[in-house]
Amino acid sequence: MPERRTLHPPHRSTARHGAERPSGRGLLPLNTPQQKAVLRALAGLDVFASAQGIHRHLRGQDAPVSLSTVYRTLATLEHLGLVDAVRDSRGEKAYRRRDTSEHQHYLICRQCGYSVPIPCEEFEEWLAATQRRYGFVDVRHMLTFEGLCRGCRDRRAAQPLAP
Amino acid sequence: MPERRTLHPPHRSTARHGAERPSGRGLLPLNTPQQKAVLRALAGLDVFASAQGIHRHLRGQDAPVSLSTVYRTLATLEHLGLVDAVRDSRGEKAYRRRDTSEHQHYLICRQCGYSVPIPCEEFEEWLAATQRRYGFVDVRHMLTFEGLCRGCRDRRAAQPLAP
DNA sequence: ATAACTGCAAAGAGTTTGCAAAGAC
DNA sequence: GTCTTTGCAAACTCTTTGCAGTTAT
Repeated sequence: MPERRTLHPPHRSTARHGAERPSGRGLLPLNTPQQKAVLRALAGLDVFASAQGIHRHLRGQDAPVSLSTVYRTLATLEHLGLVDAVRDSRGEKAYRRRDTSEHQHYLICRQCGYSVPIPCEEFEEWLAATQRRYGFVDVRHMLTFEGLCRGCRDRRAAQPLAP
Repeated sequence: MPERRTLHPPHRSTARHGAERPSGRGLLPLNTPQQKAVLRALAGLDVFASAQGIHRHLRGQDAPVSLSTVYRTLATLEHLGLVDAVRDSRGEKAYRRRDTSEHQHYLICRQCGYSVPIPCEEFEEWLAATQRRYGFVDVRHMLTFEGLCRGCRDRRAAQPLAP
């Protein structure tokens, strides 16, 4: 009954983050035109964007990049810890550039995608205490918030009955 | 750039299910052999199981149930609030029976699926304060923890280098 | 009979992969 | 010339849907 669903391929991918990073060059440069296009799409964007979305976006621009390249680049970025990834409610993975080298959480606007990183010390403390209390170890967590940012809330208030 | 990824199809499909729940009877009985099989698979199980997993499980038992029926039943259960659903890191949806009528969070073992509901008042308070602070409204959150339960931790300690 | 439910097979959506062609050093 | 990256198409996985046959009332 314990219902073993296929184990994630041993997470080596995400796990190795910092790890052996600093070695002169690994998979790094990340400087092909396509990779740069993806980086550019993400840069300075306070928005979680999906691979498909970035692909569509770039297609509309000067620089179309193949979908697989977008996926591959995002995977690399995630492994390097340069972006944060979440799963939205539809199961699509969405990415956003990461500024700090620390673990981060965000408040995300479900209307426009705007996101703001939030300080979580308090939360992390609570979490540490909790996992200790239940005898769990090596706990990874995911925390996502979806709401309406001030802008979208006001906009919505403006046009009352619009769908 | 705001990158609008497809809004969830207004859930009408799924929506047709419960909607006006409390009315004497809606779609409820939930008493066909197949539905009962799914309920039975979930009952008393402190484990998050996926649709595919439940389907596999039932196939191994007396009562094979078609995959679509499992999906449909789980969707109904979710709408009725009788199960909680999470997305695992692979993007698969996993379900677990819900005991309370309240919003719940769980500590989930990534090895065996065992889960324990955790009291979150403290967390919810922090959350309320935070969303207020950033001017967000109507915030829904998702919080998942994946770790190793005591049992799996011990088991792992026992066979040191096993993959 | 009528309304609801099941199973199957086909269709969707997101993501991954094999491979040959193109590009970088 | 060798190693890496790209793009395309095919393959996969999870999930949803159309439809005809079945079941229960």
